[in-house]
Amino acid sequence: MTDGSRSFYLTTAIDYANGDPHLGHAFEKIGADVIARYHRLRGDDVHFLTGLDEHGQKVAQAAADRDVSPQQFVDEIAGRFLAMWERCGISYDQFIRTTNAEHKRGVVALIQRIHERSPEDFYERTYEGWYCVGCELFKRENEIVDGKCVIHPTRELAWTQERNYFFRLTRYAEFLRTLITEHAQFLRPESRRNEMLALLDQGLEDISITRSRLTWAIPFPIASSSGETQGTWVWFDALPNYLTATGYPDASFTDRWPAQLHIVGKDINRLHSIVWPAMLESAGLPIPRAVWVHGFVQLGGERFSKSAGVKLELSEAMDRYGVDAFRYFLMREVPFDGDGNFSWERFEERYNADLANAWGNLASRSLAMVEKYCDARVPAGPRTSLDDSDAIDYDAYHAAMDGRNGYLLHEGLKAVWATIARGNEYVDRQAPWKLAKDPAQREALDATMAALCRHLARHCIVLFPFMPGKAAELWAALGAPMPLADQRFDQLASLDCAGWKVSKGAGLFPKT
RNA sequence: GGCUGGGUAGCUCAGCUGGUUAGAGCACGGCACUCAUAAUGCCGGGGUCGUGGGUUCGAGUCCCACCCCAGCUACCA
Repeated sequence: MTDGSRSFYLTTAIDYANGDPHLGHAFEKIGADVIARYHRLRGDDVHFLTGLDEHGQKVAQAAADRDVSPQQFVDEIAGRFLAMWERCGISYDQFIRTTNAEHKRGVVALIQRIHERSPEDFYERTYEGWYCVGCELFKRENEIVDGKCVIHPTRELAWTQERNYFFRLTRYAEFLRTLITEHAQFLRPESRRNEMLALLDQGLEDISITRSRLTWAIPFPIASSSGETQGTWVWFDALPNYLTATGYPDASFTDRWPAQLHIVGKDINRLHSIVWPAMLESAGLPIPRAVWVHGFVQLGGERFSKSAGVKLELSEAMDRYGVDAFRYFLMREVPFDGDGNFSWERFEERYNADLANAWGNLASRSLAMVEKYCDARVPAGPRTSLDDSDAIDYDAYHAAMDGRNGYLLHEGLKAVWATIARGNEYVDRQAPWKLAKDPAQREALDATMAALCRHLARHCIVLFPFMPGKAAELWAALGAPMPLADQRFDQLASLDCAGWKVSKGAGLFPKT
């Protein structure tokens, strides 16, 4: 709530286009969307990037299995991701696909820039090992049982040599240690930072960055000694999307770069806090300001797996109680700095207790009384104890949401629900239905109803990032004359609903 | 195997540098109220704080051992 038009460029991981969007993808995108919307309400100039990672052997294989071209295949997948994010209310500003021409151009430019600025960072080396034709991958020892690949036990492994380009990651060990230790906000939560420091203690290895058999990829732009053109391996193909999305190498890329925040899952922490900063440093480009590592949503206590049938149809899940309830549940139930679990039992508990009974009913009873006792017109009234106590909880809300202590979105919601509980207590203590019976109490009645309407109007604003649909619904029911999305947090304290014409309408969260 | 974090009410969790009768939300029981989506408010039952030792006037909170769970231990992304 400080500097007004600060630019805030945030990204999610780009999802791998070998299957449909699932709960894990949705969790991350919804979390990022909440942060993006939160920053818009602060008045920041937000640019929210998400997208799809469309290259690689698995995609090519999946396309071949369905007898379509890789491009056709990823086009279909991209359509399904876009439709899903539409459904989830993900307010991205840009959707990048690694098969876009602009992305490929940017990747080539980045590689060439490193080649020119840090020529010793790319070098060729021959790698040899057991190669599984089924997987089209070199297998590590722990993946080999009885001399066969565990995934393709009927095929023989071939001892194969391959000459690839490598990136001299080892050169950046001290740079990375300094980055991670001296900039406490760069990598969080702390547990994830410690893991990466442990990795650095253990010592880095250079990483291979090309593959000879990889055809569905960006051709690596530097010629190999054998004259063969190899495919660019995932690190240099996918990670640069955050940079290429800004238009890099066009000079205007600095308008947006460096990113303020990369939101990634714990499985790709290493790529974002070790490999990616080293690549940028090698290229002499600015490093992103922060990486936030979230955990996973489990389903009924297990990780989803197609084979075990542990999965959740996202659109069915949203059909059941609506998108906003779905977003609320995920953000409230799963701590954004750790793992959590999705179960319908918990969902129903929270839907009833938090949404229908606590918030929905508070709105319902308040609006009904404004209609009944105030002729549907919000009266004017002075600041009350309810306004005062809200202010304290909203300090906690911002502390959880604005990144100063990380992105503890679940705690942001917890703080808002503390105000909601207090709202219901306030109604019972004031008992407007009693005040309404005594004309001498008119002023007290008006003050109570005015306070409750301000209280609800504030909920619309602070909950808009989480439940944009329901927040707008209540905002409309309160009769607010201006658009909800134009509201700013710094106006919260002075928000006054006097004169608004309320219309109760249907309940926000009907009981089923 | 190594490293890190954790095991506290039926469920999900909070308990900072050790100190009065161990807390919250949900679920459960009783009472009140009637504005409201049979919603809300108030009160209450419920825990040998993973196990066994130890330090201390005093330990959920420190030390040791053990058991269990999760994460990390780099080229699928």
